Amino acid sequence: MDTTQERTEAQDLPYDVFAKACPSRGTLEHVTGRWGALTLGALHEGSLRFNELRRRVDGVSEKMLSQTLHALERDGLVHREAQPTNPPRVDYELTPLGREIATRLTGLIQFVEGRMDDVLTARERYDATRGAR
Amino acid sequence: MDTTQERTEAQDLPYDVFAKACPSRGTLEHVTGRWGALTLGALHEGSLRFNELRRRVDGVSEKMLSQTLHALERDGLVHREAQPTNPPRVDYELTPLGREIATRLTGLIQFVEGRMDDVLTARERYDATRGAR
DNA sequence: CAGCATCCAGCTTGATACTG
DNA sequence: CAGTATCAAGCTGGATGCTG
Repeated sequence: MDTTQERTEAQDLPYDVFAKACPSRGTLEHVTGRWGALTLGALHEGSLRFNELRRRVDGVSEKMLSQTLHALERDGLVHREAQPTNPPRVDYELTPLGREIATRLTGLIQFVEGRMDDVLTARERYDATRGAR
Repeated sequence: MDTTQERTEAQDLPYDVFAKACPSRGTLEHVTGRWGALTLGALHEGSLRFNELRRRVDGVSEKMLSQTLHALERDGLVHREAQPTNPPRVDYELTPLGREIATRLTGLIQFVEGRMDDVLTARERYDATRGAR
């Protein structure tokens, strides 16, 4: 697939998100994607059932939540605990790895939330200068 | 702009990404989105010109890079420095706020890269169990 | 309750062509 | 070099209906 040899020294680093074909880019997207980030953030506060999660992550559809959960479970970040009762009860919780990632992620999220005033101010200035034309 | 008074004690944090309408969700997506995250990561190492950035972020199209840079500049995370020379030269660099965000982001990226073996192992196990059916 | 299957509107994206 | 404009295609994601 790669016919060029320009990347001969990139092998020192096993994974590099900047490389198009690196699997870490996919995982990073699962983690940081719109619903992935919010799902991990929600589960960081404690385990939740499917519909609890759905309510917590405002705006997510059943389909997207299901899809997101599968991706995160497959990557080993979320554990799915199903009880064969009736009605069924399924709890989702973070794995140790998922918890570490979620910790960093929520740190980022809270930081961004805390600086939103700056962001909004910057936007106004930008729009006043260029957007207005 | 806020005429209600229910916010007086409702919160410690004025912005909440979990709320669908919160502007922080949009900014978080600019930051963590596929191209936003990689662009911030690339600029975290130093200022770059447009085409340098394009080469660094493997796979980004001209259009997407342009669009991403506009969003990040508007949010006050990236500064655009244009010199009216011929040929033109434009440098992009992080603002102080952008630098703080990029630091957290690259921390997350590097952590994920460092744990990719675990992720890949988890995937194999998942696929062997469920994906194979 | 906890999902999966299907359909399809529309937004995102990439390719291409053009400008300053 | 550093972009903008345009257009087609494809993927994302929402709505709906159904199962265990």
